[in-house]
Amino acid sequence: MTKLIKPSDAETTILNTLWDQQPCSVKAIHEALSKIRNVGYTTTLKQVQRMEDKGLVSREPGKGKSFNYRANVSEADTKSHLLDSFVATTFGDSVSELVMHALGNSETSDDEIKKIKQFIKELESNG
Amino acid sequence: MTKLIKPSDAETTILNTLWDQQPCSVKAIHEALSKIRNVGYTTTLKQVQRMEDKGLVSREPGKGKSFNYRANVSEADTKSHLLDSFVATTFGDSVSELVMHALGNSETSDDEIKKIKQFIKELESNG
DNA sequence: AGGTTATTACGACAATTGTCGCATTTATTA
DNA sequence: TAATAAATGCGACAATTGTCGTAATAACCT
Repeated sequence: MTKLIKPSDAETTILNTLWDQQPCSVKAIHEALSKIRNVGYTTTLKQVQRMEDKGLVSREPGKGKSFNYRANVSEADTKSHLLDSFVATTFGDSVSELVMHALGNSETSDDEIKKIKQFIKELESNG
Repeated sequence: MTKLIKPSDAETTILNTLWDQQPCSVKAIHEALSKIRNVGYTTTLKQVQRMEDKGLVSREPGKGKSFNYRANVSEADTKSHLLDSFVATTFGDSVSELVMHALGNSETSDDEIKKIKQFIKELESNG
């Protein structure tokens, strides 16, 4: 098993963009990012390039001299890993503490609660 | 409202120790930490000192030339803040996605599931 | 072909983070 | 009180992260 890498915040944001619409150009990534954080194009480019160095993403020649990128790590695995690590350091490994904080936090919509209940029900029946 | 600080991983671990048994000496903090991570005493000391610089903790003279530390930030606030930030970058602000990942992840014990269900029930009746 | 534009390449920088080693200072105690 | 032990103070260092500026290059248009 290849050692898991824990992406930084900026990297995670970029990965999310990729999982959502890969393969895509840096331009596209940057446009998606710009809606969230205010950052220069070269900043995004640099992040993406460093991610390639680390093996988090890979690229293929695109239109013109540009490249298209795609994530090299799976969304589920990565999020699980990030979550595990977060729960460990912040909630002393207690998932229930995490969940309760999450639900207790801001106003979670009825809809979300419903989804969660449904999920728990399935979880139970499938053992 | 004072600007919220987002503690780093090591800092969060230390804060957890403090919330659990403050006020306490660096020695005590380090002992608690040693059970989790393998780190030298001066490393812990330095972290704690930097945390004091940032205002995350404060100290009072203890026994001998030692000091006792206590957290300057509340457990609930800090965890909420960390959680918000984590959900934002990792799960695109979707609490339900977070929760479902958390529950789906590793084997969450029946006991934890029970706690969570109970919590949701309360949340609904009081909502 | 020449000039303009789009993109990538390269390198730099400051702040943060995790880690220590070593010096200093303050107890303890033989 | 002199040696030993315990704790802190100080400073250093490498890696990571977030952030760009500027240079180089390739594409395109007139």
